[in-house]
Amino acid sequence: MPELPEVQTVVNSLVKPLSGRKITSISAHWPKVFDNFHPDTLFKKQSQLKIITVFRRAKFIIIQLEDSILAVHLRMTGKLYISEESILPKHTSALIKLDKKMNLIFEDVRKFGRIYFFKNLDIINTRHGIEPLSDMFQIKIFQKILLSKKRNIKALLLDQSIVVGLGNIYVDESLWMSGIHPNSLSYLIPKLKIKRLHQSIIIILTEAIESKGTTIIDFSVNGQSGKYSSKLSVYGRKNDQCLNCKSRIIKLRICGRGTYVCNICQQKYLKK
DNA sequence: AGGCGTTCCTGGGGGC
DNA sequence: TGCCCCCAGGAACGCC
Repeated sequence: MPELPEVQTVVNSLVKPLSGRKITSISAHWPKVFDNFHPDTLFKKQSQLKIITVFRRAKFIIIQLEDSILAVHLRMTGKLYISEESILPKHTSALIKLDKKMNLIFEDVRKFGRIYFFKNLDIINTRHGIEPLSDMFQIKIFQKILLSKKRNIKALLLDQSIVVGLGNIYVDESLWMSGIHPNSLSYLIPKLKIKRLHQSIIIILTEAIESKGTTIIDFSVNGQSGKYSSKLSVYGRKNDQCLNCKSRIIKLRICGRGTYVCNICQQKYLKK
């Protein structure tokens, strides 16, 4: 499932080939793929749309046009890539045609992915929190947030309005690395552990981007699988030995998600 | 405020 | 082999 490192990997693969290109048409192959607009409306005043650049905000791939943006969210199984093939894949959700006969294909088996059209980032920014790999992600701010909320720590980390980019895999990895049980309450976690969690999030996301993401389930760029899956410490390792203490990794259900935990290494902070 | 269930989807795996 | 059922989950939404 694409999280921050996977989305960043897609962006990195698209920024050079797409910058300066022109979109000549946009069509839906799955009717619901365009969430808040109809593509025909974009071509009423102009026959083509110039792409300025591509970047990431939260888990969105932002295609910057001259005075607007296309925001692509991959959700669970979305893939966005350039193709010169004339035959479209079975699960194509949208086809974005470019000049020089190139296609930008949005392929999505489970059809959760969406494309949005906005004038700017305002709407996305109001609903989304801090970028964990930016200067805004400061230990003091993170501590203040965790201590001010009486929330399950896994739920809090998955909440995109607080810190963006983390999903089920990297939340489990970050909590394991910092020795915090995912069923802990945020305001009861000691400051030292919050500091470790802050560091773990940065380290894990950075290393995952360097490995071009995790290939659990469906993620790949240009058919190339991410390499982070071999570096996962707890996620998907039910009954395997904990890399730290050799006890068995267990699988729980927390926040409605499959959650992997080492009960020995990860301390639970709950009110007795 | 925050937890929880529901919805959207399809492919894959387990059970028989 | 084949069929049925359940599970995977990001995010929005409604309810308590």
